[in-house]
Amino acid sequence: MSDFNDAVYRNTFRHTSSHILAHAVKRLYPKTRLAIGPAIENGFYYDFDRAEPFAAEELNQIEDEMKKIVREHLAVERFELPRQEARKLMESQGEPYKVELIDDLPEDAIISFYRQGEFIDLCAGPHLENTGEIKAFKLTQVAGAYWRGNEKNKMLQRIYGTSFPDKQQLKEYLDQQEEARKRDHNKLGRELGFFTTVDYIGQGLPILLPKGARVIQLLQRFVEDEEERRGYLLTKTPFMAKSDLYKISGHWQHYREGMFILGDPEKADQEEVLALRPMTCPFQFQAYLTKTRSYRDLPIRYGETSTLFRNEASGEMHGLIRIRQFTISEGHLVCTPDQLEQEFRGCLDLAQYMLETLGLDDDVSYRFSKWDPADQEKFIGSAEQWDAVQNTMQKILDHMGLTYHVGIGEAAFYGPKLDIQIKNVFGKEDTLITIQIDFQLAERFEMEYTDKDGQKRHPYIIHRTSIGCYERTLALLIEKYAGALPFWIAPEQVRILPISEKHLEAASSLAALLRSEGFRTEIDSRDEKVGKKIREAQMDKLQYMLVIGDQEIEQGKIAVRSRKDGDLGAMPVSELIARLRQENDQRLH
RNA sequence: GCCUUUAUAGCUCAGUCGGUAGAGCGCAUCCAUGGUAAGGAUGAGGUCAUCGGUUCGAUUCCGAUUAAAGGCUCCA
Repeated sequence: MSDFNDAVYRNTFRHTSSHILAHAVKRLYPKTRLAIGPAIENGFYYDFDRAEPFAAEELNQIEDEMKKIVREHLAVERFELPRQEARKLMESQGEPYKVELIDDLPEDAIISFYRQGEFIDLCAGPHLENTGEIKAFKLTQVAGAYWRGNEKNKMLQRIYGTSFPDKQQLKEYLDQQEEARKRDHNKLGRELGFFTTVDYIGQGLPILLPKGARVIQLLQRFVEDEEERRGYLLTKTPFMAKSDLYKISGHWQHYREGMFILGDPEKADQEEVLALRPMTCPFQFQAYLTKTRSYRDLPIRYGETSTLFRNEASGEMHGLIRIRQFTISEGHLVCTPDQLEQEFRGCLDLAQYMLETLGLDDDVSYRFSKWDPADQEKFIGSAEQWDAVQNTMQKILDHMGLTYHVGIGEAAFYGPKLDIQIKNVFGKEDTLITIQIDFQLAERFEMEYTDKDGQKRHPYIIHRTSIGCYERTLALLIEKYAGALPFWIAPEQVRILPISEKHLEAASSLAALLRSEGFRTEIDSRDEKVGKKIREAQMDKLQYMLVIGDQEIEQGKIAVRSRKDGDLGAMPVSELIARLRQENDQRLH
């Protein structure tokens, strides 16, 4: 039962670790109040309420105190109390958060405590039997966290840590985290010159540098071409609209905080109020509304490479993952109820094809995002409507045999979603791709088609993206490939390294030839030793390095070195081009 | 938006217990040299994020602002 690979044992281990943390904090700072302290995926945390922030040095002191508690080999004992006595115990210890937890427990709940030495904590358990079992641990960071995860509540201080049965495993974990940091797109993407930020431009507004912009252009061409093959019609719609549009769509009522508004909404009767678009839907719908539609016209698939603006709260921006202006492969499919399943499948097939092509297909999970009936603020439509469309979507997902988990309250305000989730290099999950079924906006915008029986009906609308937003996708690609992007999408595919300055001319004509063949080629023209040039090309994560000197010029060949296969020796230029061409065509990584 | 931390040269970072700054890498020039992980010399580059306060004097201390990192909340 003490197998650390076993999730139950591991969580018990980490949970006991968090009690040791709380115990140490109470010994050092008795006035600190305790909130909660669970095990999490890679460790544990404990939330504390204390007037002063925990400084870095204090973290070291707490760790030292924890070591003492471990060395004391304290037995961890469970006991239960009736509600009133439990309250009294926690009140006597000055723990108002624990009292609140007890009050919120269901009437028939067993109220249990765990005691180690002089420390007692309200806790459902389970726990290890002795503090001495926690052989290796480390406190990793301090962060703020709202009591009970609600932003209206007090901000507590959360101390994160991790623990292992031995020092070796702890070291391996910390080393692994260190490696992950090296892949972090927010670090590597800046180092490699994909993007940068400027403080006087503002948060969440990255500058895509030539390399980043090139990758996004390549992705965009790929997406637009593939969508054209699949029957999509391209639109180009405005970046902003009058508030009137958003009032029809519901964004004005349900998404206003997320929008950049131009003009003063208070004076809407006197002056124009515009807003930058947070989504493309209401714009693209106008294309549908240009004429009357027959059931014979459906399905209609609209696609657009669409730049969106969302006024994210200031603390939410992160690298290229969460930004205020981004460009997404957006699209809306208008269809009859009969066509819904097939069109939905088509969207998923396209998304999966994209993921496969980028090599991200193994890293994703699927989430069926439903509404939260309790949240009237966020969603439009009746319970009956939601139930009906969620059932429809569930049937489609089940027909497809897709494995998914359910996210309550994660739906868009107008309908349920299938979200394709991906984890970044640190294990944090974000939505990469989303496919949504909308049963409400067609009615709001009076979108109709004439059915076989001559009746006007509202169509279903699928809101979907095929590759997600390009900035986020770029970020995930950088992390997935540690900056060494697959050849077909690499911003610099080939670098030519002349042995000395007198070979620059030969290098230039080779570069011109390769560029005319469509390969993204650069020359390292510095007067440096070739060993150094190769080293730097490797640091820049290049796939192909070509060395050119007297030998090559004499033999009419070129020395080729690839990231994947190492030194390939000298080959004729025609052979090199054939090789590069072949690799370029292998989009499926 | 909230909590914590941070901001010195293009990059990574020192430093001044308050007297306006330095290293390595990079860059430029010169010398040397063509061959697979760092040849040598010289030089240019900084309103020490911005604004304000304290002070004879602030890059340093204090405050505000802006931006960055990690969380929380929220979301593609």
